[in-house]
Parts: sequence; C-alpha cells; structure tokens
Amino acid sequence: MAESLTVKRAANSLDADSDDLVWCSPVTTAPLAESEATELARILAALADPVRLRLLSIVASSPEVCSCELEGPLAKSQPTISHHTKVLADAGIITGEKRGKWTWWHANPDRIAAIRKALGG
Amino acid sequence: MAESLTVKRAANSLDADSDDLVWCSPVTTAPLAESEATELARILAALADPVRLRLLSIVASSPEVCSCELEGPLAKSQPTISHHTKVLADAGIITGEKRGKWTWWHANPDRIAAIRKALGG
DNA sequence: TGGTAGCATCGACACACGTCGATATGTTCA
DNA sequence: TGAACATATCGACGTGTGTCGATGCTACCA
Repeated sequence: MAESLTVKRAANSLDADSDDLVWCSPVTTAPLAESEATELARILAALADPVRLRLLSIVASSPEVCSCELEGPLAKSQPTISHHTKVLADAGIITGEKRGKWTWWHANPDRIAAIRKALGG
Repeated sequence: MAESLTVKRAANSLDADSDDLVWCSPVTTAPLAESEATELARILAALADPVRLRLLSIVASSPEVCSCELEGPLAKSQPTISHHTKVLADAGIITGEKRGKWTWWHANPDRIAAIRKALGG
C-alpha cells in the first residue's frame, strides 16, 4: 500500500472536480430550487453543531491536526470524535489523510468559501 | 394599537444593538470557545433546512413577502410555514412586520453577512 | 354584530441526531 | 507472531425536530 492515502470523501452527490461554488445561486439573489436547497442544507447541517464547529476551528487553525489531538479539547469520547470528523468529511469541509496509525485532518478552505458564496458572499 | 408593529425577534441571547458580526472570531482563524460555537451553531441550524433555505431565498429576493405567498411555492401547510418563519426570525435572519391581517417578511442582510463573517469571510 | 380570513399556538407523531460502551479493523513494534 | 495503540463501526438510548390537524386569536368587512 501507498505510504499516504487520502480518506475517501464519501458519497456526496456534489463532488464535481472543481470543488468550489458550483452548487447553487446565492440564497439572497433568487429563489432556490428544491434540489439546491436540499444540498445546501445538508452541508450547513454538518456545520450546525457546536462540537463540529469547534472541531473545525481547531483543524482550520493548524495546518494539520491528528484525531488524538481532538479528544482532549472537545471533551468527547473517541467514537463521538470519529463520528463528527466523518460528518465534516462527508460534507467536504475537512479532509483526512491516513499516515500510519494516525489520521491527519485539514480544512478545505475552498469548500468553506463556497458555503459563504452560497450565503450571498 | 399602532398601525405597524414589528414582530418580536424572540429571546436569542445575542440581540446586541449593533447586530452584525459581534458573535465570534471566524471559524477558520482560531479555536472557538464553547459559548461561541453554541451560539453560531444555533444560527446555522436555523439555516440548515431545505424548506427554510427556500423560504429565505424567496423572502430575500423580494423587498417584502407575505406569509400567504409562501404556502404555495413551499408546498407546506400553514402551521409548518408559520413554524419555519418563527425559527428564522428567532435567529434574526428574517424580520416580520404585521400590518393588518398580514405579516410581511423581509430578510436581514446584516445578519446573513455576519454569518458569512463567522465562516471566515 | 356576525362572519371570514390570516396567522400563531398546541398536541401528537414519526424520524433524525448526538452520545457512548462495546467491538472490529488496521498499523506499529518487539 | 503477539501485544499495544489509533481509529472506525455497531448498537442502543435519550432528545430534538419537521410535519400537520385542530384550535385560538386578531383584524377586516358587510
């Protein structure tokens, strides 16, 4: 196996090659189609949790963060942390890279910028 | 009673007079405090629903929208529409103005901009 | 005054979600 | 190989949430 392996980003229906701002028109501009709204809601729901927001803020503040460095600051059990990283990764907001025993997480600024754009940015 | 009455914006703990971007540091900059994360998650949760996103997009696309104009496009019952407008209003994202029999809704661009800012904008 | 219309609230239901212990998987090292 | 560790997955539990019918309340109009 390869030395470095990117964790799969799960089956979200929007993994176009160019990752940014392709979803939908800004929410402030024109009525959203039902499919656009569902997709955007899915991404926002991934963010709408205090633990995940703090997790993201920790990951985004560092170039890379190991899972084991999250359990302490977030004061949650290991399965809970794993659950939350998965939710954020499925939404494309963070990406996990498995190196040896550890999984290293980093934020996806493009995706976050796309969310801002969808919010009228 | 007065001719025009602004619907109360409910008891959200963040109704500072200046309404914009006072919550928390951008999520991409530094680890969020627990209280900041909880507050931001509450606001994002108000957005993280397809019906509410479409509702907001309709309201934000017009200067003013009446509740009765939402039932049709959103294909939901009247109590459901009322529920969703309340959630968005409690989050400060839209504001309702009651004139006569009708309640007129309009978006709060400052609040939406604050959300973008909290997301690293 | 009575009737109607717009909207909010209540109660109930089904479903989704956060949480964690137990367990499984996979990697490192002796 | 076997032991130890990091992480993922599973199963279960309690709680939160979207939905709607029924009901209540207020404003308008004849």
